[in-house]
Amino acid sequence: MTDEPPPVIWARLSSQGRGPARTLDYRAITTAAIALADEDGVDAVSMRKVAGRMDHSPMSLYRHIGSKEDLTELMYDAVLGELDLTGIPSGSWRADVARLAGEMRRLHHAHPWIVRFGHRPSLGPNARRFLETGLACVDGLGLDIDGMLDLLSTALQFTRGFVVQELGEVEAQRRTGLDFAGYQRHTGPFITQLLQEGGLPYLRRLVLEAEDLPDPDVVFERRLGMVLDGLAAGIGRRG
Amino acid sequence: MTDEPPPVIWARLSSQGRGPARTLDYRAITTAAIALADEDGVDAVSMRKVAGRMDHSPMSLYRHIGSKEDLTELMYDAVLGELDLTGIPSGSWRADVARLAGEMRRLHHAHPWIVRFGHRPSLGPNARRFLETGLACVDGLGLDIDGMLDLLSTALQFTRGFVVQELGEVEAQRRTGLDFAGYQRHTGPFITQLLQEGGLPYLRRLVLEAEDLPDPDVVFERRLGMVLDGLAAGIGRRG
DNA sequence: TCTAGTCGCGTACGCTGTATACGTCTAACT
DNA sequence: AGTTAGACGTATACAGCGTACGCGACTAGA
Repeated sequence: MTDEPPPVIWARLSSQGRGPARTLDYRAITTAAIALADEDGVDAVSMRKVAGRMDHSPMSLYRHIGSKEDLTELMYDAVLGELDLTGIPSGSWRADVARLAGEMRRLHHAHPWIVRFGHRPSLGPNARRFLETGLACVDGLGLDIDGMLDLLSTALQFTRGFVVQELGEVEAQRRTGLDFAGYQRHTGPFITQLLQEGGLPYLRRLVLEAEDLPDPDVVFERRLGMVLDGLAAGIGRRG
Repeated sequence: MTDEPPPVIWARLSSQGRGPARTLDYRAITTAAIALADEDGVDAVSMRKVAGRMDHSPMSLYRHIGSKEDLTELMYDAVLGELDLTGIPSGSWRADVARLAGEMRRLHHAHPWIVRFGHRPSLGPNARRFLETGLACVDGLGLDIDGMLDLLSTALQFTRGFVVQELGEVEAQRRTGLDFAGYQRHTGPFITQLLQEGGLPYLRRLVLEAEDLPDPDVVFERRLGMVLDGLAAGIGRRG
């Protein structure tokens, strides 16, 4: 009888046994928590508030999920289910990987809070589906499984980094309750002061020469395109 | 007299005026908080524990920093100061960007908690230094400032995404208190069960065919190399 | 019919960030 | 030189958090 840690959450989701009929289950809890996070931000997700939204007591949730950390994993996998993977693999690995990356980015915009939760490796049903579809897109190119993983992961890791930065700015605005103009008014004086002090030639060039309001979609597609170029070259060399 | 939000934290760091001599300052607080995060994990960083480590009362910290959120920003910028940027720019943009990416990755391994804090855009002194050095590395290639930013950001965004995933696994092990073998014993039965159920051909191939314990340094360098290939092609086209 | 085990919940504990009010100290002003 | 405005560190307090524990109500399997 070793003191094992509890098994992976996905193996622990119980089904109805004896006892009173359930008025609650982990799916409903997850849905409520996601709605709360979407509406009021991730910091508003507390066991008490989630329970309150379902007209239940806080402790009732613990009959269905082991901990708040489990709940975040359920939330993450649940939103992965919103990925639209229809029509892929299509036969063109490059188009498919771009689709996957775009879908991932879209998902982060729909649920900005996942950048705070998605650090953990996940084995949920939707993560599994995503992995299967993703690897199917890069199959048949003459690569072994490690090469396929390189292709897919590199594109998605770039996407993740891009989105983290993108949402960092969005969230900073949301938290301070400012729109973009207000945010600029907020940081502007400080940047002006920095530039007057000198010694920051590239910050100066950024302020003076950089495109004013670059379309983030365009920037993403452009950079993703460069990443995919590099991956394509890698296939030629290894495949 | 509009009700402005407080200015950027970096413009708010006070200097000694009248009143008793200080026994505390934001630098010392930041150092203590970083030590705490390094030793006991990011969740152990509380105002009370940071204060306790310095033999002060919790509220004394608020004379020097505005909020805990400010403290995290100070912590993030402080560790950016540990980046070793000597010898760059060296003249080879590709070597330099690879160095920057490697340094960033090294920093995340030294302070894994920064993946939880580094979402915000930062204007601290070390972030400024990093930006200046980074853009200097991609100057002189015939690119405008937006092209330079594409080059640098794409590589660093990939790095960030890579490291987030890498550390997600490390942290998952740390939290559960398991080493890699224990972690495999933890998830193994569930994965076995999934494979027996069938329908996950690529997960099966990953388990059966993928390299067992790939050296993460090698994987990182390989993928970063592909990204840099793509960026190089982009220079040829635009520069 | 009995009972083991699940259901939802009330209470309680230790922790968190931080608002507020306090006496103390000192640089700057009269 | 005397006064004072304001920064210093701190004690107290409050609302909110995750969740351990124990309760009566309920019901599927023995």
